Amino acid sequence: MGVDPKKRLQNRLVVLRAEKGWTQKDVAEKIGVSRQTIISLEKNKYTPTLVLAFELANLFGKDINEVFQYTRTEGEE
Amino acid sequence: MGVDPKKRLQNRLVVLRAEKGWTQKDVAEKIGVSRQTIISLEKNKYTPTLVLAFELANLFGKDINEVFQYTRTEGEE
DNA sequence: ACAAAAAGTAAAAATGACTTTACTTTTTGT
DNA sequence: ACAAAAAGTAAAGTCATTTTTACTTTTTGT
Repeated sequence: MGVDPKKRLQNRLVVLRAEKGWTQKDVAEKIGVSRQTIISLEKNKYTPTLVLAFELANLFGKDINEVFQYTRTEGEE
Repeated sequence: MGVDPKKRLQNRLVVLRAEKGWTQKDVAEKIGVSRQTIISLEKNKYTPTLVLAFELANLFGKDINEVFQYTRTEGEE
């Protein structure tokens, strides 16, 4: 679907986690995923599922749009 | 992750599509996924990726929260 | 400087999202 | 009632997400 979702999907996970003073391990345990998943998401290695995205937003007390920003590319529909 | 994401994630895809008067095929083609994917999402068979969720929200001109509702279950963190 | 904790890297395995194909059932329009 | 379009089902296959394990590098605190 489309061209390289990674470049179109950005997230503020590193900043939000820093604000809370949490480690990657903390975040992983709090939402029940592996530490690898958090690392990979922070480094924007792949697109999370919507459920995981919601869980992260909830954890940080933010709306999903404040955590993830999706930029549409032109020339698509 | 957690217990049965399907029951916690709801969506209004059928309604939104009806409002537009579009077929499943229409939606599938507009965002570039298979018709099966639309069918499965409408029937809540699985969780979409965040990118697909954003694409659907964009297509219907809605915020992602207006399309998908995630209900947290109690007793989790 | 040292130890411990945190972050990063890598790769194989498991799971889940999504595709493709083909066929059945329901709905819609005339 | 009939034909055509739309919706639904199912199963096998592909590809991306997520896990697990193990090890290396960087950061933090004393």
